[in-house]
Amino acid sequence: MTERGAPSLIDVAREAGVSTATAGRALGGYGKVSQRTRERVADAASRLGYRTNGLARSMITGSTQTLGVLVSDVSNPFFATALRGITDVTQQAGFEVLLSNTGGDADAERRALAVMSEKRVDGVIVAPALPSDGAHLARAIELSVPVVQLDRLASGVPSADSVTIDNEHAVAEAVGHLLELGHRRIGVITEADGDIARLRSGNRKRGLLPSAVRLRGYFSALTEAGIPVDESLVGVARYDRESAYDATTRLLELTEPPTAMLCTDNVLASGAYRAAQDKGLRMPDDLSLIGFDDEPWTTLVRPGLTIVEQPTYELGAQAGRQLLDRIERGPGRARHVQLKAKLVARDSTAPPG
Amino acid sequence: MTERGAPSLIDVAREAGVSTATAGRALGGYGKVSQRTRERVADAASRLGYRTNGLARSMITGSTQTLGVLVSDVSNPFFATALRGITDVTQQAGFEVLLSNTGGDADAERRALAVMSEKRVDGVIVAPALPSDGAHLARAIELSVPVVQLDRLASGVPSADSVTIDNEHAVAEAVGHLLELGHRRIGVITEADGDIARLRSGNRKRGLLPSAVRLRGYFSALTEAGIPVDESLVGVARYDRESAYDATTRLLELTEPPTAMLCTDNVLASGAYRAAQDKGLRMPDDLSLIGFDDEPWTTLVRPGLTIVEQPTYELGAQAGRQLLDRIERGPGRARHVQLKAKLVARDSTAPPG
DNA sequence: CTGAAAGCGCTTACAG
DNA sequence: CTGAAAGCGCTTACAG
Repeated sequence: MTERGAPSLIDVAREAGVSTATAGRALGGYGKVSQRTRERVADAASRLGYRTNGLARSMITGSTQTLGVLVSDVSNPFFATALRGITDVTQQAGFEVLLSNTGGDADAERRALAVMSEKRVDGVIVAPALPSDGAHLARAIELSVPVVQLDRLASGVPSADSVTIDNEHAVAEAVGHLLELGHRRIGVITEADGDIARLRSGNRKRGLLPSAVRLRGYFSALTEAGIPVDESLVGVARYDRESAYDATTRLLELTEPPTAMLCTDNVLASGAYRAAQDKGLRMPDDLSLIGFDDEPWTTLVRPGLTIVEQPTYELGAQAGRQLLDRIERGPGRARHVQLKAKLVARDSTAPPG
Repeated sequence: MTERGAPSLIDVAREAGVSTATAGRALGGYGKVSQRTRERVADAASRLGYRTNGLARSMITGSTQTLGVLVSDVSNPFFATALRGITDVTQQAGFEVLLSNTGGDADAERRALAVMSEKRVDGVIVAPALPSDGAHLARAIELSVPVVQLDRLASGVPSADSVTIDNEHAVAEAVGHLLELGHRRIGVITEADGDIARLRSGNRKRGLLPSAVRLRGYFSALTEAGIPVDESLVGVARYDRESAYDATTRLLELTEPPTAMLCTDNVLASGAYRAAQDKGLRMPDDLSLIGFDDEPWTTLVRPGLTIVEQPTYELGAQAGRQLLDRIERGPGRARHVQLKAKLVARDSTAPPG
C-alpha cells in the first residue's frame, strides 16, 4: 500500500525544516529531541497526513511487533477462546497477531510457519497439528523465531516453551468421579488415532494430541483402580460431531453397553450427548456422561453436562505472556507451564441406574 | 527477527556466482532467468538456508499480502465462524490475516486500524464497533487502504464495500412466523441502545448495529400486521448472557407477559433460554422463543430452538472475496452484498397455550 | 540537541 | 538472459 504520493519522512523533515534523522526521532520517540522541534515536526506530520512506514522501520529495528498464531480452526470454540486470551495479552503489549488456520494439516502448518517467518514475526504460538513431528518448529527456533506450544507438545522441539493442561490428572479425576459413583463399565469417545496398544504401553509426554493423552489417562485410571480395560468400550471417532455421534451410538448398542462415558473433547461431547438423547436414554439414570470444556450449551441442556473444565482463555493468555517473555529474554531453557483442569459435576452423572 | 548472520540475497548471489538481481529473479519468480542459473541459485539458497525478507520485498512491491480483520471479539462464535470464512478464502489467495479484537470499543478500533495501516496491510475487513461514526474508515480508504464492512454498515463511508444479511427481512419472517401461530403479545430481547422512539421513526440503513436494525424490523413487522407496539415488551440488555437473562426475567414477570419472544442475537438467546427454563416455563406451551444463529446448542436443548439462521461462514468468505476483488481492481463504486437469512422452525415455537 | 551519511535487503528500470 | 546502479523509507552510529 505505498500509495501515490504518500508523504515520507523526507517530506515531513522538509516541511518542518529539519533533517530526516531529527524528524524520525521526534516522531518515533527514540533519541533526544528538543521540545520545540518535536512540536514543529509533529505539526508538519499532521499537516501532511504522515503515517510511519512500519515496514521500513521494522527492517532496521529487526522487530515487527507482530506475532504469529497457528491453530487448526479458529471457529472451534476452544481455539477461539484461547486466541482471545492471546490477543488480549499481546495487544496490550503492543503486538499484533497474524493468524493462520492449518485445518489440522501438517503441511499447511509448515507453509504458514514459513510465510510468517518471511514476514519476520517476532515469535509464534502454535498448537502443532502433528505433534509427532516438530522438526519445522525446531528449525524456526534455530532461525531465532521463538516458539510457544499451545495445548499440546510436539516431539523433537526441546527448546520450545509450552502451555498445556495436566490432561492425565484431569482425566484421572473424571474417571475417579465415575468410579466413586459406582460405575465399572466406563466408555470413552476419542479422536485419538493410531495404535491403542502402543498408546497403552508408552509413557512419553510429547508427540501426542490431547485426545491421545487423555485416552491414556483413561487407561491408567482404570488400570490403577484394578478394572481391566475393555477395548470395545473405546469409541474412536474422527474429529467432528457426526462421527462422535456414530461412535457413541455404536457403544450404546453393545450387548453390554457402558453405564458411563467420557468424551475427550467438547466437539465429541456434543455429538455424544445428542446420540444419547436420540437413543432415548435418560441421563443420568440410563447413562452418565462427562464432557470437556465449559461451553454455554453444557449448562443449557437438561441434564446439565458434567465436564472437565479447562482454563481455556487463561491457556491462551499464558501462552501470550510466555512468548512476550521469551522475546524479551532471548533463547534459553524451555519453560513448560501446566495449568490445572478441574471437574465440574453437574446433573449428567449419577450412580448407575 | 533479523538474526545475527541470517543470509541475505547478497550471500546467495555470491555463493551462486551471479548478481543479486539475478538471484532475486531466480528465487522470487519474477523476470526472466535461465533454467540453469535458476537451479544454481536455488541450490545456493538452500545450502545457506536462505529465507526471503518479506519486509524488504514489500517495501518495494508495495504489497504485503496481508489483510487486517477487526472484530469486537473472536471468541464470539459468530465472529469466529465468519473469521474462518475470511481466512479460508484469503489464505487460499496467498494472503495472511492480521487480527485485532476491539472489544467493541471505537477508540480501540481506530488505534488498531492505524497500526494496521502503518504495517501496510493491503486491505481491511471490519465489523465497525460504532456504526454511527465511520470517519476513520473513510480516512483509511483515502489513504488507499480498501475497506470491506462486515455484518454492519457505518455511516459516513460511502465508498466502502460491505457484506451484511438482510436483517429486516429476516426479522419480518421470524415475527411473521409467530403471528401466524397466533401470537399477539410478542416480546423482544435486544442490545439496541439509544433512543427507541427515534429508531421507530427513522429508516436509514447505515449507522446501526445489527441488533438495532433487527429491533426496527420487529417494530415494522408488528405495525404492518396492525398490532400496536407495546414498549414494555422490549427488553433491552447489555451484550451478555446475564443481562439478557435479567431482561427476559423482567418481561416474564409482567402482569401480562408475552406469549412469545424474539432475541436479536445468539448470545442474548442463550440468556433468554436459560431464563425461561429457570422460570419453570415449558416451551413452547408457556412461551415460544426464537433465537439467532444456528449454533450447536440450539439443537441440543429440548425443545430445539427455532432460529433465524445466518450464513455466518459465507458472510466471512464473501467479505474475503470482495476485499480481494477490490484490491485487484482498485477504488471504485462501493459494492454492497446482502445475504439472505432464513427461519428454521424447530420445537420452541407453537401456538400460544 | 541536530545533521550528513551509511545501510537494512530487497526489486526495478535501464543497458547490454 | 544477466548485471550495475538506484531507490523503497526508515534508523543508527558518528560527528559536531
